[in-house]
Amino acid sequence: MMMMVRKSKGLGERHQKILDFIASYQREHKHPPSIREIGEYCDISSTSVVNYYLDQLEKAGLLERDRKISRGMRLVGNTPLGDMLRVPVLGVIQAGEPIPVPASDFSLFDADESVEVATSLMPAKEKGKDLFALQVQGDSMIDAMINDGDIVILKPAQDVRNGEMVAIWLSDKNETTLKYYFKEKDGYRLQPANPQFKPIMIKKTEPLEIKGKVVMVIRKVDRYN
Amino acid sequence: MMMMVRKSKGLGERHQKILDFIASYQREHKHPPSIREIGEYCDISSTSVVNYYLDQLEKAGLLERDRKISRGMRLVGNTPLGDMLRVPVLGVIQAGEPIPVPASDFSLFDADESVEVATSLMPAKEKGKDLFALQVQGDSMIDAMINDGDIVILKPAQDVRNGEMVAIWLSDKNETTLKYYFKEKDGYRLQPANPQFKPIMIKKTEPLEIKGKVVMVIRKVDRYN
DNA sequence: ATAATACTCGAACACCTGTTCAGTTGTCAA
DNA sequence: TTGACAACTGAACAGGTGTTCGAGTATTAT
Repeated sequence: MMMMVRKSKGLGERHQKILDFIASYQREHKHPPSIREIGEYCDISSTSVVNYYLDQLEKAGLLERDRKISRGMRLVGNTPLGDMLRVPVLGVIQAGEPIPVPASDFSLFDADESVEVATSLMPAKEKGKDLFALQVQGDSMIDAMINDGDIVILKPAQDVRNGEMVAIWLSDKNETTLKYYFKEKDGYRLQPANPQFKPIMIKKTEPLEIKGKVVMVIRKVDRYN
Repeated sequence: MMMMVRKSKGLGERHQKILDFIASYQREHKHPPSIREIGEYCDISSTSVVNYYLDQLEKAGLLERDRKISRGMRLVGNTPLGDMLRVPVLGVIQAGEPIPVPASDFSLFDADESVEVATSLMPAKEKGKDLFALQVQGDSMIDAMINDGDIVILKPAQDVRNGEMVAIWLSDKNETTLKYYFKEKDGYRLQPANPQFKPIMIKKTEPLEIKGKVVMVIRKVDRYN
């Protein structure tokens, strides 16, 4: 007797496993898997069952299919297609407002917008999935060489080291800012990216919330004003 | 034994046509064409001949093939795979040096380096193939909000309109600079991106070479030096 | 219990596709 | 000319692949 688990709403475990497999297979082989390969990995003995699930995923809008064409399927939505990384834009960053940071279980499914970045542009191995992006609003980040409208890609701050650019919320000044971070013996030195600006010294006693680490800045230059 | 190699010259017209077809087919269908589809488009009546050319393209390193797998081919090198655009980095841009501009027949095959940009990030319809990129060296572009190490993506200048950011070579000042361009009645006004800097006025008589139009700026934030 | 629904199986089928092979043609060198 | 070789043809073949169908099994609602 087999134990079969049914879940009538949303995606089941099996749907997710198939989705994950397609994504990882695509990354490794540069092309989608066949129905039989999916079945083998997901312990589905019949091709018709895989087809059954694929149909559901297609109806759910998570998959596109070119029927009749071998391996003619592709993920939609959060696809890290090829060597691209889809980074969710969680909101805006501006002087007078706190920075929106990702919830612990955040997924990019419900992000309003997202930017796609080639992994080849990513410094180091920041290719983790926990990256998020914010759009800069206002001219308050000019000392960080960041303009109105720029998109900053951030990584949740954990181990911030000296010399890294971080997004900081200074609660007493009610200000959000991007600065290079240096820990010194009596506090922190926040160094603007533009050397024409002076660094800000923060005493150890003052509040300082590091929200994220800046990984990349993208500026679409369109028109002045 | 003398073995004369005939026709050792690179790609023939047919190779190029096949390459182009694969690229356009991939863009349209989201998956590579089959051998027979290539043959049909390129007026090759036999699948074996397509296979014949595909082998050559593979040997030339322009194509990767997963034999035995249906449509298991992918372009390498300048691939606009998926929604990515490969932009060649032609050199560096710095204050004391002229800007390297693409030759009329420039191809990205011989570019030392290149950056990949998602087309979804491209403003307007600058998705033309004539884009090129330069790496900024030095701090001389600080008034344009561009830092040392930044990558600027440019489009060859043809129809520069007011308010667009352009790369300019001021031959009398022996200086390269990036400014917003405004044509005025007695000359040109070059406006820095950073409003804290004053605009530069250029008389009509002074030499002014517009080398390109800035489309995008990418900054990989690593460490503060 | 009964029916309805969700899920699974295995097999057969027809098509698509890459491969292979025996020949043909045209060009160029010796 | 002769030989070598690249370009090309047409056909056949073998395997991969999506599809379909009939049947069976589990879960839930009534």
